Amino acid sequence: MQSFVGTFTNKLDAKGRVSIPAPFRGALQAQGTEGVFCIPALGLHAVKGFGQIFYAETREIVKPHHPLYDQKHAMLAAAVFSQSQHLSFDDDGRVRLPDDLIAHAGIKDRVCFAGLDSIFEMWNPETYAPVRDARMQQALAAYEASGKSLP
Amino acid sequence: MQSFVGTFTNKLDAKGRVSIPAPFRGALQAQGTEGVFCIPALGLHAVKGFGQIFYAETREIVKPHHPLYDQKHAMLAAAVFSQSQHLSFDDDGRVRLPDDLIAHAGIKDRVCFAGLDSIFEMWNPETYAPVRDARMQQALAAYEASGKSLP
DNA sequence: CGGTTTCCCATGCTATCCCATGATTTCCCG
DNA sequence: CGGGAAATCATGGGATAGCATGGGAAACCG
Repeated sequence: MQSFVGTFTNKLDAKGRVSIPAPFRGALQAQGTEGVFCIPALGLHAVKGFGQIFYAETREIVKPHHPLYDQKHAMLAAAVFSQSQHLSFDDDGRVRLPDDLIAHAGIKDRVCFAGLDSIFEMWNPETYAPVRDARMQQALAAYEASGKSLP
Repeated sequence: MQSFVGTFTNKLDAKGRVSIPAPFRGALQAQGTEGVFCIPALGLHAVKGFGQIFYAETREIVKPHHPLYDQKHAMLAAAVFSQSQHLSFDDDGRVRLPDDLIAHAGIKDRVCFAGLDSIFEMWNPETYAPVRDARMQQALAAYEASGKSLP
């Protein structure tokens, strides 16, 4: 299983460590990813996490542009690769969540992991609750509007 | 991990030395590169850094052209190889950043390293901030136009 | 011989490794 | 089917190693 499924909430300890849920860790390993890539979510107080597969897809987008002679390369690559951070696991499957990501997501002592198939999100559970409800509302509305089926 | 991911800011000391961020050093080593190659960025007040992999790719581009009888050889090779500098690490993972590169990037006392997968950039942090913001703006639009979205 | 550069050591901070614990689940065998 | 053993997992804390940084002494070069 290379995808991220389910929702889990783990503790952030005094050293800024958090256990990546075992299923997600398994998915990352299945992708051939050492550790995990994290990036602040645009326009959301959340952190997005992903592995080798999404990384490789992004690399394909950037690849046609020459790193030295095409400004588009830097533009496309900077948005993903320089904003991302590569975190590695300790022997117990934890990562040290960098302070800037903790701050961006407004995380205090607990981290909520939400699997979204190809990537996952990390939230402060309190911040996430209303967001999750709103997303479900939207999905429901779309379902009703399209004659009881989601596209 | 042979790629450059993340953003790091280190100090340039009085002797013109700067620590290459440990993850980048690891990537260079994984590429089999002794030290690091640096070249002033075209049209940007920045320095681009890279290792063996990008070096080899560039060599492949130049290869079809004969060194003596094809003018393109000199043009391509000059643009990359003659402009580049090979810097080696001291025992603590630092390099002496040559004065012309420091001047080109307008670096004062701090160096910001931005990973772009196959290469990385070195900036004066103050110069980089607005550039980074502009790139994020443009990239957001570009990724949306391509149907792919940022994570 | 001045100005570099290169090597080496010292330091404080942080991340990493390692071990221990308890709770839960899975597994195996009677 | 049941019950105990073993494995998995999240969590905590102490010890160790790595990293960025500063500075001094030896080697190098014009």
